[in-house]
Amino acid sequence: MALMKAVRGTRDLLPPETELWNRVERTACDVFARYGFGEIRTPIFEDTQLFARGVGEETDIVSKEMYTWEDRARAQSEKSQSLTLRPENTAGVVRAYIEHKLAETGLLQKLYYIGPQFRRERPQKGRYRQFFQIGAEVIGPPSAGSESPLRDAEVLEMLATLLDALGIAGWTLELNSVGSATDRPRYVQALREALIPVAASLCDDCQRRAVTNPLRVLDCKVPEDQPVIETLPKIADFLDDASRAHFAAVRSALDACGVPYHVNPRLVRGLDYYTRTTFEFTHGGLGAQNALLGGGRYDGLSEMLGGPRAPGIGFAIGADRLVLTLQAMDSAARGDEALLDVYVAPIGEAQQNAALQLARELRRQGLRVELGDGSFRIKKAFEMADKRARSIILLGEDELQSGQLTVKTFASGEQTKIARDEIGDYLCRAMRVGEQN
RNA sequence: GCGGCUAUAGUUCAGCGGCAGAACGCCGGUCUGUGGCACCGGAUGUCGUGGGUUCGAACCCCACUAGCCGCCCCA
Repeated sequence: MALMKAVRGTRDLLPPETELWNRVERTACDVFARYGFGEIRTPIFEDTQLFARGVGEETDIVSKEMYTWEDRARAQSEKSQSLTLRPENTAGVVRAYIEHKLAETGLLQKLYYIGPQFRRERPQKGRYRQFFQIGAEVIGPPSAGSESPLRDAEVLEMLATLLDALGIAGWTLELNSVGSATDRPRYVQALREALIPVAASLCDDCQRRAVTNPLRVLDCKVPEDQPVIETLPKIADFLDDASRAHFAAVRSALDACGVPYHVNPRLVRGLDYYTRTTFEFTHGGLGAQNALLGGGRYDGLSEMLGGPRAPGIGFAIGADRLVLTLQAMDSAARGDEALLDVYVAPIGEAQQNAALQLARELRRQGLRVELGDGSFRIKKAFEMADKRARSIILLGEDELQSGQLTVKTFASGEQTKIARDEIGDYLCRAMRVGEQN
């Protein structure tokens, strides 16, 4: 049988990389908790219709990037059902909001999630077929303040706080408003018309986009095209009064709390449900996948899914990209953290049980302990210990008889004998001092 | 889904038609209760997979698979 491998676009995450993942997730949970968010866990697959209606039938995600299968009927009374691995989590959260009648609480719901999502795209760096998102949604009845621009600003401020807490330096917040559900189609139509007379002067890609997806012309990076693009209609001119006021209020709130942002009139998100505020936090060094996270407001999504009016705003962080960015920045910084506190080395198999017992006591004191093997020769025990831990306890025949254990700290090379009963306290102290250096 | 580049030891890579290599890592020894440093020795492997050309293929050709870069799209 051929060697089994993780399927295309999926991968294993192993130590020590998983340590970084844990740090990212822990930091996110801590920050979210300070803003009153609670965790939600929705199923990894849903009825296909949820995504078709929520994300948009015509989007690339739904039309060609979903893992969809027919879950066949197993009994006469059962109907087969089209199921899909979730390509994003907002639709699932809103479905749960409706299903559990959370609107009836009258409260603003602040929910965050962490988990895998699935899209059948061509894999690249920072783009996988199973990828991980950390996201959050603020959603509720208008009477709870869910429509307020203050919610938008608070979410953006929280994200700035999170990226800073993780030590991501040099992020940029790109901000725009795509207007109401009726503003955007009007704009797309105007854009399409404005492109007709000028398309011929644009690059090949843009000539194609002008027809298939005029909004993407705005993303064009070809320098020669920029003067023409500048002359195209701006979405800002198509916002109704309410959307215009909302956007102004978001900006003013961000100004007031000192979160820097860049208004990018070309930032137009691809999912159908977005209204008004849209945003993206970007970072260089990710190549073509420069977006660390993206999100926006979705005032009509609940109703699109058959629920009550429940405006909301949310975001999804590409955890894979966040980790890549941290790895690129951190590469030299880590190393010692992976080391355990102490390696307990029984010398001779007769000492093994005593060693396990000692390791158990030390671990109960909170020390990180690796246990050797009595069959190892002394030299080998030291070599193993030096690779895995910051110190070694030698547990040989002499030590067992005298009750005085040999302890050596690698960083200093210092070696002493310590009474067995005091060894835990001694190590706790020694490791704390070591950490400060 | 489309285009380009790539695939050789555990890892990073050299070799580009004539014996499968280096560095690091790994194992052993110098050193029988002492790691790191040094020195000595050892094992690495379907050269991504399958086919073709050739006296002879890691090397040239084709297909497939996977990774990377870009397009589409998106976190």
